[in-house]
Amino acid sequence: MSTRNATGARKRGRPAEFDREAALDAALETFWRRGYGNASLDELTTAMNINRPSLYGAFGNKEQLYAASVDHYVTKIGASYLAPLAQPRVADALGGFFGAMIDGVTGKHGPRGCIVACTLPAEAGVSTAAQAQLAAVLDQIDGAWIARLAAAQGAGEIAKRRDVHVLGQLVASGMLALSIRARAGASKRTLRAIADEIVAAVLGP
Amino acid sequence: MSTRNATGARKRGRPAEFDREAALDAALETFWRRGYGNASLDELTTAMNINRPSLYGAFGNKEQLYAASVDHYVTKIGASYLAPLAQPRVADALGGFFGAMIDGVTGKHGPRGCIVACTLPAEAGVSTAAQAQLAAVLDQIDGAWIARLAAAQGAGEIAKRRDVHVLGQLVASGMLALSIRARAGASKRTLRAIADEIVAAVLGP
DNA sequence: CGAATTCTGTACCGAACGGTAAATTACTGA
DNA sequence: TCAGTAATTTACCGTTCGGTACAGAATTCG
Repeated sequence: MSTRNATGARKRGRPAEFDREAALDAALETFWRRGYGNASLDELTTAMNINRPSLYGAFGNKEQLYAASVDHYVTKIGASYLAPLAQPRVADALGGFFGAMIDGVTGKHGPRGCIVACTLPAEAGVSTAAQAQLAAVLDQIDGAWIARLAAAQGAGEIAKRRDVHVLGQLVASGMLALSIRARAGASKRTLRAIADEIVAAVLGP
Repeated sequence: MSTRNATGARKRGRPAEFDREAALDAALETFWRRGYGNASLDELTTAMNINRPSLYGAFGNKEQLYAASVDHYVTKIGASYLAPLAQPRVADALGGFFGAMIDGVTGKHGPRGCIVACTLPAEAGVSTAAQAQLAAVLDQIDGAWIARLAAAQGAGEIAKRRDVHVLGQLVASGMLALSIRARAGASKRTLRAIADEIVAAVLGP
């Protein structure tokens, strides 16, 4: 077993027996499905296959673990939804985004909905940190789409008179709503139809 | 103090000292702000100004009280958002709906959102009853808008080729997304801009 | 090697949780 | 007036909660 840290320097003391990324995956899965309050430390430690003191040593406490899980979701799963933004044509970017996102929130991999839209808002009413995290995530997705739509507007794919700032927020808003609908049990077909209307609204005159 | 029940028959035994509607208002407010898991029975009984056994006698248990609170929200506050649907012109109906809804989800004292969009999805991942309730509420709002938009289509306000079923779901989806954004702290102005795009998408060609 | 360091496993802590038993009080009906 | 009924009050129950103390095990450094 390698005992080197990120910088290549040897670490002293007993090496950790768990993989931090795998543990975070399991924590994410648990919080995602059950939310913050309904996920107990017993559930979490069992899912993560970790001991309680190891969890606290590695992640701080339950609240910090939840925040880390949300962040993990954003950088891992959320980022994969944004990959289609690299498509040259904005219509393909929009279609690819919603397609990936709809597969993700209705998918076999993980619970339905998304941890941000379905569990974070509840905590945002209690914790200012959670509220800030929710705002930051929305800002990030808004920003990614605003930049992409601005480029599309520059390329003549979107009319000049349209406000790409609002349109970017509209796209991200679609994601939030579809995520909640998926949590309620909506079919891919239903979600796809709504997404198509949003895409048409963004591209349309 | 009157001691008659809904049918006018006299009730036997000691009359309740609390107003069921007022107690439900307080429970709603508590669950709304803090979500299900973060609202303890102590908080609830204090807010409702009620004793614990009275709560259980009147509402069953915490889970049922939460469900009743959500239902109370839908029939009281949600219904008020839908009042503008009676407007003769569908553009006014849409504008009035989003206007009322945006006012409702952006409280003066900190962000609010709506209890359905912000707290129910988290429980929907744990309880099938909560999931069913979430689906039922969405269905109800979808249905109201589908009917209203179908009438507008009949009146020539919306092009015949458009699918009012999907458009109704689009409007309700807008509500969900704006509610979450409000919870994150978005301004009325931001929400209004997004709502305007949705209205334009529904009315547009 | 021994000392220092860090993770693991167990066992436990006080607090808070949801929920209830039992006695009391206020009302209706005869 | 008194039995019957239902809500209130208080006090409590067992469980589960998030979090930690402590001892032992695995590693690096000198």
